[in-house]
Amino acid sequence: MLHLDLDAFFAAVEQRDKPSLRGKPVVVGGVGGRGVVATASYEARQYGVRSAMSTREARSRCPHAAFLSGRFHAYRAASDQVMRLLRSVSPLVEPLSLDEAFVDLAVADTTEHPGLTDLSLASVTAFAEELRSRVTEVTGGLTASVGVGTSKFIAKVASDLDKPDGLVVVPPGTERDLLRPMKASVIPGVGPATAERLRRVGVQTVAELEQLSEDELVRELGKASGHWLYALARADDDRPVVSEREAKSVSVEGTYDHDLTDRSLMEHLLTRQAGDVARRLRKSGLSGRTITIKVRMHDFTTVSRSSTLGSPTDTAATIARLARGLLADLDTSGGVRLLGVGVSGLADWVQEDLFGETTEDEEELPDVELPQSSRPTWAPGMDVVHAELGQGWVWGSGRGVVTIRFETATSPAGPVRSYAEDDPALSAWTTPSAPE
DNA sequence: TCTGGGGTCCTAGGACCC
DNA sequence: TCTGGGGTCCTAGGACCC
Repeated sequence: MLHLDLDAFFAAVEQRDKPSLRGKPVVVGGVGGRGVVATASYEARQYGVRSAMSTREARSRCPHAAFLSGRFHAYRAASDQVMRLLRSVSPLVEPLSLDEAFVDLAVADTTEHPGLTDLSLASVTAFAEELRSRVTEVTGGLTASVGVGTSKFIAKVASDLDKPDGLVVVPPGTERDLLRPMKASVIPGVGPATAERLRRVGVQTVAELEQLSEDELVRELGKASGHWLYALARADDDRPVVSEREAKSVSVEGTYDHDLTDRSLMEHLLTRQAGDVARRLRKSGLSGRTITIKVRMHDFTTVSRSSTLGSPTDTAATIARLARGLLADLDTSGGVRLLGVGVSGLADWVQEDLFGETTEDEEELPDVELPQSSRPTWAPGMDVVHAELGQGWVWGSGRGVVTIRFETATSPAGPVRSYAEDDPALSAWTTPSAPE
């Protein structure tokens, strides 16, 4: 089994496409007030910038880095090149994300790759080095780290051992010796919560994990995790490479720079998200029966509400109507930082229109009436607005929301209001004053 | 003025059916 | 007036992964 991982993928694509960024710290991720880092280049990692860190913290650790919001079409294109290369090696390729995949070398195409007729250490090592240079060729300069072993688990652990731009082949029979000194969290599925539970029963390494019986692990962690950890601690992993996976859910969510309090704005945003979900469902020829909304409150507590239809839908108006209905049952008076809509229970077919109704039109989504009070004046692309209360700055824009702080001479930190980007109130503008 | 987005899988309780 | 067990579906929340 081979595992390939592209190094600092998003940041590396940016450095490839923009020579001025080469050798410099690059951070790709959310650039808004509540953004997090998706990928940091190795130059940025020297300053302690890490994936999943808030962009705010990344900026304070490495203020001179280039902060980029990401160009997903470029990442997709580079990923496709790599996946195509991998599929030319073996029919069994399982992408885990844009930048990672497993390849089953046991069923490799040996007419095209005669080096793989035997899977000796020497021939696998030679092949993997060749593959790594081919990846760099086809992507125009990206590097990959590769691991090879007798299972998915070992291949993945191996690819991590010599990053970036490295190769590790684990000889058969040495797997358990390799794992024993490692932290239990090398096992996929052992995150912070499970690691803490293990620590409380005196387990920090795989060697210590091996000492627990299967019954103890099941008692401590539940059925699925218990059996899974017992096996993986012994490098017992026979998961096959699955090249085609069916989607189980489609969802859209957004975190807003400023907490939302206006219910009709929330309904408007859910309606818009429902439209995005419906579009993606249709594009994939899918429909689903269960509509779920996700709401993260100001204090980060997260709730979900769902509702299941008798037959699947891919219609924006239906998804939107259910989503708004689910929101109606929630108390959002403390403010909402995230809203999301998802559809699950997917079928690869769409309900015929049994009742002879015409299919609802995407263009005719029933929008929600927005509040009339405190309408500001604003022009697309402008930073400064006049508002009825005085002057204000557009200080947050994205995901369909414009957030404005209204300032007056007597209250320099005036009230904040959020509007849907397409609220007609925002386009009926008057003359803006000159920006500061 | 900490804490993304798009997913998957698991658990647990309750409804309901046989 | 008391009381099975198994199976499936639905809902909500949480852990985890990249």
